[in-house]
Amino acid sequence: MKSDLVLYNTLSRKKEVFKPIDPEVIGMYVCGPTVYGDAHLGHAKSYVSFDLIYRYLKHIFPKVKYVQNITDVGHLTDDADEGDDKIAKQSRLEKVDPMAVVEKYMHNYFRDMDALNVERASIYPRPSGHIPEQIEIIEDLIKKGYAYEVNGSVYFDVAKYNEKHDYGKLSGRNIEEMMEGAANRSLEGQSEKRNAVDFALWKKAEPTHLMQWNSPWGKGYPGWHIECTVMSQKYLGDNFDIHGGGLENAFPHHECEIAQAEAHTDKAFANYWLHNNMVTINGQKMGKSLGNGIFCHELFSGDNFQLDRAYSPMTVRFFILQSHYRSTLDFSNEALEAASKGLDRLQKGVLRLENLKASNNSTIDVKAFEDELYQAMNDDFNSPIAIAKLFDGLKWIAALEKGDERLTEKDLAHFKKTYHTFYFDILGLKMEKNEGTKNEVLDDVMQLVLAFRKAAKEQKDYATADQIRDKLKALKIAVKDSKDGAEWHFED
RNA sequence: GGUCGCGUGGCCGAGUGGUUAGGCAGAGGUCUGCAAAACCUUGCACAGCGGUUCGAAUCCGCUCGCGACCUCCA
Repeated sequence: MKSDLVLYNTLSRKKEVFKPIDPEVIGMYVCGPTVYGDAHLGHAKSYVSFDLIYRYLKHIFPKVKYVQNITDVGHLTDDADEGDDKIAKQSRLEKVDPMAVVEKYMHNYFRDMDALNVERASIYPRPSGHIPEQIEIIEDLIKKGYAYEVNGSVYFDVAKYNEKHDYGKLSGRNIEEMMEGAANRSLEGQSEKRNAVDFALWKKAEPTHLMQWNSPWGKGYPGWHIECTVMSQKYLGDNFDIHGGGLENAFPHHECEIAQAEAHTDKAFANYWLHNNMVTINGQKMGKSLGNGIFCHELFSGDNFQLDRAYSPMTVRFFILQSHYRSTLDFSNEALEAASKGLDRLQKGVLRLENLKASNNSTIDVKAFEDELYQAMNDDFNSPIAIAKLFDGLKWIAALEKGDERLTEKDLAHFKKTYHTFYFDILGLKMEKNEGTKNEVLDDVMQLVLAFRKAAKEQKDYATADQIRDKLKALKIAVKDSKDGAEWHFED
């Protein structure tokens, strides 16, 4: 059951049965963030998605080595600020060293990911710490004739590579068409390159460039594809299981990674390529130029003009997991609100599980329930289906409480374990009761207040009882009556 | 312009050649002094137009709409 994992491989554009190189240790590399700004909703979707994948792989296989880079070497901005890289630009803006920019936003990234209950990867390598390794591979590529130096910069010779390999196999591109297209398009650009489709392995640095290193070709800095090739192979080997990243990076970034790696080793690079889709906001794409970006910390605080209120990290995580990682996810307050309420109900169900009593026979097929959950996850990590199954199970929890359904002690334990495994371990959800400021003294005081209210109710003094409840509500404390007496909790 | 993907009910979002996705909201009900919660029941769908088929929302074509990538470059 657990071994029939099927995943969608961008390389083949099909779902394939996952066959690990070594079932004892799975290797996975995922392109991480460039840390020049805070993590936004798009990062949240991406890294929650790969966290789900990581958690499920860890659940199935003995060990998973998960490597995620933290890009700290500047790369050019996408806003037509030619020649200025993102980190350097932010560095000038903040008037601090580039590495201070990196340090600050890297910590913010971890802070936000921790809040989302994203588990830490095994290794977070940084390109700036792997300059010698990058230079080494570039030298090897030059030696093998796949790269050439011009004027202090080094470029990858795509046409040469394509003679014996298939450039474009990941993104479904055809090199001839690309060369034609390039010829018809920009006449300007890098005249240093032999061919428009070639890409930089090493760039000569202007004296004003903030980040630069010595190399056999003079002062410069690495191209933006080589870091991932180098670091994935260094920590996972020449050939490894899974490489993940955002769909928008499939071309050219991932395509170039493959070219560099396979030219260097003449072996297959990653066996499976997984790409997650993006976030839209009210049906529109999220983008700096549109001014509709939302940072994670803004979601958690509600401090953004597009947000009606704050949404807890678990609400955001649950919202993301309710759609498939390969689908686009449309953000709206309505959708977040729905996720918040749904998660609340599911969470209460998981808590209610604890009070169920065993019977001497079972009327529910727990094994079938468990199998359905595994089937969902085995089908390319289909968390929306798994979540739907957990909601279906809620009906049983209610029926078990009423005695309309029964479970033996053994089956009940199995049922609980199944819920816990999927809810906590695989989906990575955690209880998020707003109890941060609850403490024993306050609880004692509340018991006192509730005792007075109970006395008022017994004397049918509902005006007083309701007043107590209303005043407490104003203090963000909700009181709920039930058969077993009154309960209280903080409101969001 | 080129390559690729998507378009599901009020909202979000799975899935499939013929059978209930699920959540939220809505409607009705149980419970309750009231409220809340919980539980039960329930309405609403597959962008448009053609084609293949006994049968398509699911396959094919076209149209419209949306998105990613196509330049040095996370």
